[in-house]
Amino acid sequence: MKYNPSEIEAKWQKYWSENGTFQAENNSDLPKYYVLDMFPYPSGAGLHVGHPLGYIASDIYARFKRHKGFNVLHPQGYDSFGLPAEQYAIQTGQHPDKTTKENIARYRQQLDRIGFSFDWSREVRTSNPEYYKWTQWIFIQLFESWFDADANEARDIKTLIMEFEANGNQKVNAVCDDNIISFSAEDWNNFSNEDQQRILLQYRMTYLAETEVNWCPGLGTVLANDEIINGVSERGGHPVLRKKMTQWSMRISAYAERLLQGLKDIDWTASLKESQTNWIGKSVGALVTFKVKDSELEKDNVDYVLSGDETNDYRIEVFTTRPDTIFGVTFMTLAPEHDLVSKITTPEQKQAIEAYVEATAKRSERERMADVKTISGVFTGAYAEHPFTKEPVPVWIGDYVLAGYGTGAVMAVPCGDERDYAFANFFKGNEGMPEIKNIFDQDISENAFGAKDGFKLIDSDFLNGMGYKEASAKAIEALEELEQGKGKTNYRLRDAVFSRQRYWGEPFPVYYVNGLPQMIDTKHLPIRLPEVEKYLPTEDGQPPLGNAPEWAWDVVKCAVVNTDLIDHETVFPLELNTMPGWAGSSWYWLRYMDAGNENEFVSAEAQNYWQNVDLYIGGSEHATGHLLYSRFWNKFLKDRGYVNQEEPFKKLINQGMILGMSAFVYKFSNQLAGSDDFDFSKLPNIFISKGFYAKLQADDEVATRVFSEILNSEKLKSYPSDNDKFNFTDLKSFNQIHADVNLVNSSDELDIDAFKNHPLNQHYTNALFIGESGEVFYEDNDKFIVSREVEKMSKSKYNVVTPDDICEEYGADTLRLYEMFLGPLEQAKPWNTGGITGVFGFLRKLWRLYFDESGLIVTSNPASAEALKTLHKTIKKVNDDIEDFSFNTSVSQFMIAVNELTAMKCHERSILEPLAILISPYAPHIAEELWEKLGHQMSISKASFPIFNPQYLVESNKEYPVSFNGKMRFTLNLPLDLTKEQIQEIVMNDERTIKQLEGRTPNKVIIVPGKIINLVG
RNA sequence: GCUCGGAUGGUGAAAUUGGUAGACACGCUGGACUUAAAAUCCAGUGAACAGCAAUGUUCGUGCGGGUUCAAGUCCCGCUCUGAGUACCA
Repeated sequence: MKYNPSEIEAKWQKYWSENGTFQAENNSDLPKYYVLDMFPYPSGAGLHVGHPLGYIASDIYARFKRHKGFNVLHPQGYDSFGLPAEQYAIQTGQHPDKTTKENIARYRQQLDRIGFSFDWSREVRTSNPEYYKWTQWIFIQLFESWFDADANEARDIKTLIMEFEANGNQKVNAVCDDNIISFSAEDWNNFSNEDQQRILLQYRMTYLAETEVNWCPGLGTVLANDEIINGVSERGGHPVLRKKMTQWSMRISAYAERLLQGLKDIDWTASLKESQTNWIGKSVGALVTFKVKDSELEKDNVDYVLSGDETNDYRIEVFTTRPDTIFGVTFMTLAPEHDLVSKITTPEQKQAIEAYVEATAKRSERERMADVKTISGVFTGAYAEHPFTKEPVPVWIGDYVLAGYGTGAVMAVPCGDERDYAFANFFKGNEGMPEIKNIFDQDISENAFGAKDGFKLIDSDFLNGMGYKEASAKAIEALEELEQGKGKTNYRLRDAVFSRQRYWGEPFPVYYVNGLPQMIDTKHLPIRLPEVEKYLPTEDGQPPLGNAPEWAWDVVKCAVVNTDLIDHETVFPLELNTMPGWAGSSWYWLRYMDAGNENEFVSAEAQNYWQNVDLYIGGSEHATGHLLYSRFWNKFLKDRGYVNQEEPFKKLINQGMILGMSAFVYKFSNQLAGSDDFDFSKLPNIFISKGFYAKLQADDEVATRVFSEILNSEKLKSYPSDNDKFNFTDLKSFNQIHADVNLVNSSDELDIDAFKNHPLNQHYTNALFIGESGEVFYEDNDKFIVSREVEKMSKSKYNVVTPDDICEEYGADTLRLYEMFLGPLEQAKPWNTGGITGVFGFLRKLWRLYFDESGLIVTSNPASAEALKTLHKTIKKVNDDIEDFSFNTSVSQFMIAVNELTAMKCHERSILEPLAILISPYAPHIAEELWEKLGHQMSISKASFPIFNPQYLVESNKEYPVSFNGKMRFTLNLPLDLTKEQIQEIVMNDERTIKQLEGRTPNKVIIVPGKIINLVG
């Protein structure tokens, strides 16, 4: 019987599917284990071999845990809202839902073929109304909550309303908008309903506010910070501008500290934790208030109620991490967008300031980032007053100060900060730029002194002689006494914009009455995405949902109705934005626990049993997006009592990217090799191989000779013969162009005929090819070698290898083993199909332990000690490797075991049965087949993992390496129970030792029993 | 710039506690089978030098130092490289 992967794989995939083999139980006495993959966005390109890497690893782990007696939840689904389907809709008019469903069907087919043990009965799709119903529901819960900073948790908004009704907001310590007015209980009760709603909106966990957003004109939408890479959009690479818009935001900043602290309790990689720590960006320091001097400027604009400031003087609040340097303040800088800029600027400076503010606003994020080195700013003409010395401090604006961080204003201490130092030196001698104050006992003539230790403060009044820590505490204390400052911890983490001006996303369950958002009652969910004719923004710049005819809320009928019926009495406009891509993925692991539940997003029982994800495998690119938002929502849901775990993902592993091995040929560049005397465009396309290209670059003679041959050849007779004008020195102009990797064999040889006939290469039919030898035109006995380069796997680079091709040729088990065998899971590595024959050969060798040509050859004879040793060595190694996620080394161990057992001619059931179980997480199809043929009725996936018995590995002897001065010279087989003295005696009398020593006596003899012998001297 | 990884044969890699560097594969070379090729099987394969050979000697884990009987592994100082992040006060 021969190993026939295509037959047995199809058989077992069918069996698993029909028998629901991998369906997890929600009521089980077994311990639970939850293994999750980051669910894919179903793109039109389908899967390439890089995509299943993490799925294979998690599948091995899930199957291993089942063998170990766990009730394993290993689900899969689709993150099916997203931009590409919408872009395709814009281009072709095809509904994104249709595109998405087609792509999913393809994905499912590809995934099924690899033999994953997914519980498909729990599949989720974020774009399904049955799913996004609950995304909308969570949004409403966020709206109905506020963050109590004292309790450090989110609470029902009703508790806040009760507090307002009883005591106003004086005692409320909430994470909320800035500039909240202060009111009493009486004030609150006298406010109109609308005013009350407006105030509450400033407290809600999700709130509507005019914020400065990242506007991407190319995509026609706003983007979150994590969707922007190097100042351009992550998708499409379009420029991003700053713009003020009214948007929904998520108050993730409220959870900054808990998101930071929670990292301590989860088993994630250091680099991932590092990314999140940096993204959260905690800094401890102080808020310091500077009064603006002579502020007898216009004060008419001040809104009394809103400012809550009876004195009416302008104050600039700054955040600093170095309150100890307060006496070094030389000037102040405000962000150009700062509210006070227009108010404090003197008439003389007005024009310059306005010009600068306008110029900054026009610059895109990218431009601003591109010239970080350019220093710019303008003096406002105003002065603030130093809190202690009362001396005037000039106030500048400059775009190195970011409006979005801290208070958007800094106290500049050039002696201790590089940027302030550079700014001060740049504007040295200008009006409003005093001499740098140095308050360190250090030299600052060249650079600022930025360190927090190694100095003593001078010229700092009551702080003199102190260091950073002591002086900071003293300074804060003194500022508090003056009521001009306090200790403050700041976070870089900004609230996340939650609105997108897109069609293909979750609609908000929100309608507007007098411009104020109202939640639709949860019993009417889901609010389904309406049909539109065009997926583009409307002509007046509204999001695509502005095109929907049926998109108004009738509060009487409690139904979505036609927009023509909007009367602002019973029918109101619905929100036109949709939710961002991360909405649906921020809670999906909870839905898998109870995917079919129509009454709750997850039942308490299901959540209680499954708790949270034990093992999560996915890409590191989600470090500051999905993984942070998911933790945020999970914490929020916990605060509101819907889940009982603080963290969603206990252990997380990032699989490395599988890269493509692009193949290149060198194509003669007819355009580049321009010559007035010879028309190169008359030549056919000429391709040369890697080796010949190298020769050509090195030697002019070669070029001359070969190209004369070309020009004089029979094949070119039809070309005009102005050969004498040919300038051979131009012949080195070649472009590297991609060749399809599927046309290249494992020795990097290009299949010329296939290349000529490639559907994309039809214009190369008459091309000339020059192979390695370079002596002649391409002939059958010559080789055409391509050059290789590692690049990201992508269609446009013709380097995509699909799992389907591999399964077709070798089978899924080979694919699974080979992907694991490539190297450590977390490491990025190039794909090279060449090596796959090794694991394929291994599986056939494994098969031959069980079968010969005529059938099963397994015996019930007792196993030899040797075979038992091999088996138990393998049990131990594979068990430990899986637990350490070192899958590559256990594949090696399988090979070693099979090689050894083959050499022993071992066909004993007592060895081969456990061996089949060991290998079944990796190569489940062949394992099932072997198991069945061994006479078992039940799927091997339910079999217990073999138990390691160390007794079989006990050795009586050890092959000792004997070293002289640390260099191994020979080995010596000795019993392990010898004492050091006995070993020494044997070693010293060994003739090889005597020969090595040449009569010398060693100074020292190191003997580590069971390890090594080393003679020194 | 800062942060975190990485660097081992022709290639992917292994060496989990400091203890025989290169397991396991790919590739390559030679051989068997075959009319031939493919497939399969067997043997060899870090480099240099010496030897007909068995074998021996030296070098060898990015570079330079150090600790140790012993370093791919630990310490100090660099180089290159990948990823993330970027005026965060």
